[in-house]
Amino acid sequence: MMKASTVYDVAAHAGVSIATVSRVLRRPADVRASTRERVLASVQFLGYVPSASARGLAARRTGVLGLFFPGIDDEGDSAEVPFVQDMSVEIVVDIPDSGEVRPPNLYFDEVLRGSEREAWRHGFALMVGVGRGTNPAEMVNDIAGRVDGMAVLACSVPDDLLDHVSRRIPVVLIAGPRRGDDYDHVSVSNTEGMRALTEHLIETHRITEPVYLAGPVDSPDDAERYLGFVQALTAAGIDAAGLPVLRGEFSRIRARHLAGEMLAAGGLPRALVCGNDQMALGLLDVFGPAGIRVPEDVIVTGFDGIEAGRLSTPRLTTVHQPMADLGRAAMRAMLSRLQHPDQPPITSRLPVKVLLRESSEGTV
Amino acid sequence: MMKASTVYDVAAHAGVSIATVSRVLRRPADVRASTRERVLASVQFLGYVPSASARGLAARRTGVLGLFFPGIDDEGDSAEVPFVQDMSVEIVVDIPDSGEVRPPNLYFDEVLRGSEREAWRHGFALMVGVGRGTNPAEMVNDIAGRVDGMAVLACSVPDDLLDHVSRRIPVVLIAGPRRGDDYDHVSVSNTEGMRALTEHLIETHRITEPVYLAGPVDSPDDAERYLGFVQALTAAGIDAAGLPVLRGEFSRIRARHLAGEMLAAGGLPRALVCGNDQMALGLLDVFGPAGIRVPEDVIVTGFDGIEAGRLSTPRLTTVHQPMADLGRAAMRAMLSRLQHPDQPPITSRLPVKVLLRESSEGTV
DNA sequence: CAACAGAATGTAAGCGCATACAGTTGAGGG
DNA sequence: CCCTCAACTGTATGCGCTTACATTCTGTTG
Repeated sequence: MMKASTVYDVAAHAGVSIATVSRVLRRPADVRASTRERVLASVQFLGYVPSASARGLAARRTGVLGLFFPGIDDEGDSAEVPFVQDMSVEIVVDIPDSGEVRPPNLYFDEVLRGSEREAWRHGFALMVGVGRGTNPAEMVNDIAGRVDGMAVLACSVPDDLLDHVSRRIPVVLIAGPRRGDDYDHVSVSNTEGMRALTEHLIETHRITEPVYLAGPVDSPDDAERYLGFVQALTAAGIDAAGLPVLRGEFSRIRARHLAGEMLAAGGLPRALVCGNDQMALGLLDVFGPAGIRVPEDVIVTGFDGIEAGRLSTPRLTTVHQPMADLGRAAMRAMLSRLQHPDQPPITSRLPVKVLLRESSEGTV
Repeated sequence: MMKASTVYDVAAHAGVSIATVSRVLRRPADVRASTRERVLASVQFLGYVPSASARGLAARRTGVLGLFFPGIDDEGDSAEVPFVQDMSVEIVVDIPDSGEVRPPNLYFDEVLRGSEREAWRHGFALMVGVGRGTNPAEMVNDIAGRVDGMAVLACSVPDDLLDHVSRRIPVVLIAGPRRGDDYDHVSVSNTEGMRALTEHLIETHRITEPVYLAGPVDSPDDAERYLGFVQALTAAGIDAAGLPVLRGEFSRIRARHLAGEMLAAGGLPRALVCGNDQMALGLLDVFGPAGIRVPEDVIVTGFDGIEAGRLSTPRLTTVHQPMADLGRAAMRAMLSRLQHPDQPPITSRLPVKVLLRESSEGTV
């Protein structure tokens, strides 16, 4: 690998000045064709790759956008990867129901995918960071120093840190509630989606006393969804305050427990509206084997539109949120902000889609 | 956002030299506690975030590792994301079997997750790039200029480009065959895994004429797997050359067609060994509704260990490859190379796990 | 053939930081 | 009270590139 070559090396080899080398790479049209080709030949010959650090410093922009997500807390396996290991195979009999395997990460995957796509589409590279238990502050600060702007999942970064980095680069918040009024913000129509779904249950299926299976109390997304649930009920003249709310914590496991308790207690509501798909799937896990028919005995709905809900039996009625688009919209907002630093804060709410499937409709 | 503050601003505000500011951030122990606190207060006050470009230039290393993947070709929707859109909800009746939704990407997601984790664990940031139809060369070159080392999925980058960038930074190849002998390389035990699975079918289920459902002809992974298949047969005294091989192209759709054709032709083999899970699932898609019992009438196995294979009916026997570990191992190899530039090329083969489930065992 | 407008290229000044080295300070010993 | 040495801090340089500006060509026109 030797010492990497620089503009100086290329310039010397091609018999031009470093400015010309730079121009060949940045504004080819400004250089005579013959010169350009000579320089490019030298670039090729020397294996020259421009240093983004130097470019970033000189041009005062890095050409990189950042994306930060809070970590999955339980990702604690610091286990070492086997480093060099040959031809080993293990044969295991894999029993069903091994629990929930990496559940909510799909969300991150999708947002990341959309972000990556949109960033490169606009000529920016993407840097990603997933907060681990250890010091998200350091990571965020680190990323902030490397990028022209960064998107951050709501609630993943303390306010003061956010203020700090936002003095250097624009910050876009993804999902969750607006925080302050100074940040650009992209989110999905949680409330509207849940309201539409609930209205459907009320109007089409004559549900009058649905039970809501809620996420963590501090989840702003769940709060928005619950709001939509309440709005639909209220609009139909139903007193939402009188209906029980179960606390499922967005966990499939927890939902199974709750399902078990309900069965034990004997009383099942006509419809269970869940704050996310994982919990809805947890209910299905229990109802099926217990002989409870869905949707004949109880209607179950979710929220998110994850793949597993499309593969479950019965398939899960849910509200699909466009996760990849969330990422793309976040990048777009940042780019827009970079171009027009003084425009008013952007608020982008993406549309959701209610997917009616067998867990509420019977057959579709 | 004003103009971002620099070391100079902080130094002036704290009444010290820029060297001291730098030390406070990089080697706090070298600075008297009282001075340190004063500087940190100024950092806080001014909202100072160090420029990674400047640091990278001065320190001659970026502290970033890169990961490049080939694009999903069909990802051609350049559609614009709705940018600002309020409260829109669409209600759709979602019919089953909407085809295959983003199939092979799980692989990328997992590798990325592992890479991200391992990079940060060692104090490096991660930059990701997914090649689009447009000019992967530019992307790779761009990334190469921004990082201290990069990992690349096999076959995603032309040889000459790889040579070019590897003159500047270490490059690690992920999966596929070794290319040349100069690059570090991490992969999984494709051959050994498939061999172990096939041996199991032969020994436990007395399969003597399994049919292999192959991937694309130019897939090195599939070639390795097929090799394992052949090895097991040969070891058992079976002439693999005499057995038919179907070309499923790693596609679920294509596998369905093939399944249809087999049914139409009347003859179903006792066991179908597939080069990946997607194809195996494609077979199940057809066999179930057609009244073919799996595994009683025909055994079906896959390869990869994707989530969908755990949710199918029957659940799919497969060979699980540790995708996240692949990413982690790639990062590890790079870090090792950065520390010891002159060590011999690393070759790391990760272990796989044969998962016996209902599609071959009946009940487990 | 001279004069001149562009086009092409060169010159030079930073961009913000790390760090070798030089200089300063303070504590302890003589 | 001075000297020594270690701990601490400041000075100065350069990392590799972009870019405003100066300079040199080139081809045209009078």
